[in-house]
Amino acid sequence: MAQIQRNQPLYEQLMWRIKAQVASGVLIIGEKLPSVREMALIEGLNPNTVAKAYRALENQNVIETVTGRGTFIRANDGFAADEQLIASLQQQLGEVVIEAKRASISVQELHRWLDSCYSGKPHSPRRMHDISH
Amino acid sequence: MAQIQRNQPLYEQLMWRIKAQVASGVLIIGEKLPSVREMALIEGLNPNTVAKAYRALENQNVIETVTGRGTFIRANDGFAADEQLIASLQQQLGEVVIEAKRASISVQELHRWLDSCYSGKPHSPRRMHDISH
DNA sequence: CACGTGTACCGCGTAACATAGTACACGTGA
DNA sequence: TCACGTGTACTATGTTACGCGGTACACGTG
Repeated sequence: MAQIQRNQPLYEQLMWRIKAQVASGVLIIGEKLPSVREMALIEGLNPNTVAKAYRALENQNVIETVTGRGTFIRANDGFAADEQLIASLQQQLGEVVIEAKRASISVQELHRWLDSCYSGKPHSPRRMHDISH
Repeated sequence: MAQIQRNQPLYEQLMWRIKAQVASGVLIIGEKLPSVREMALIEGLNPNTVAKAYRALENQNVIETVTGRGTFIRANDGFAADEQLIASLQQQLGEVVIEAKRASISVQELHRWLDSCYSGKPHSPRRMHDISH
C-alpha cells in the first residue's frame, strides 16, 4: 500500500534522496546509514524496499555494506565515466531540453538551473526529504 | 513479444523520437504524420501502441488530430510553463547532475552538452531514428 | 458508397513493484 | 557463550503497467 500516485518506484526515490544528500555533503564519507529496518520505519516503507535500494546503491558504489555492522557512505574513488553512462546522461539531458524548449524556457535559464544543481543547493521549490528524520 | 530489453515503454520512445524531430525542425508545423496503422508497420509496433503515443502527444499539444483526416504537427502556441512542469524538469536535471558529478564530469562539459542539445543537433553518438523511413 | 482515418473498447499474458513473512550468516557487545 | 542487530535471501501474494490481438465505431474524403 504505502503511497499511491507516484511515477517512480519507491526504492528509486529513496536512492535519489540518499544520492542527493551524498552529493550535497549532508552525508559524508564513512557515515553510517540507518539500518534496513530502521530506515523502513522512518520512511514508512517495507524493509524489503529499503534493502532493494541499498543493494542497488551498493552496485553503484555509492555505499558500502559490511554484513554484520551496517551500511556506510563510500568514497567515490576512481569512477570511470562509462561510455554507456555518458550516452544515457546525454539522452536524459536532451529530453529535459526538448521539454524546456516547448515551455519557452531560455537556454540561459537552463544554465542557471544547471549551476544551481551542481553547486549542490536547489534553487527553487525542490523538495529534498531528509532521511535522518 | 515485440522488443525485449528496454527500460522505457515503447510508446514513450516513439513519443520522444517525434518530439525530437519537431524540436530539431525535421518535422515542421502542419506536417502530416503517418497513420496509426502505417506507423505501426514502419516502427514494428502494434497499432494500439502507436495510438497510445499519438493520444499522449495530443494531450501535450504536440500534435493535432482530425478524426477523419490524420494527425499533424501542431503549432506551439502559448504554452504556459506549468509550475509542476518546472519542478519536474528541475528534478530531472538534478538527477543528471548528480550522476555527472559522480562520474567526474565537469560543469563546463555539462554546459556544452546543454548548448548542443538546445541547438537541436546532438553532439555525439545520439541515435535519432527517422520515422519518415 | 467504399475507403482510410482516429478512437474506444475487451481480453490475455508478462513483467515490475510493493507487501508480508520467514530464515540464514555475520559481527558486536554483554 | 549468548542475545542482539546487521544485511541478505527466499517464497508467496496482490496490484499495476505494459504490450499485444482483435473488434467495433464515428468521422471525413473521394
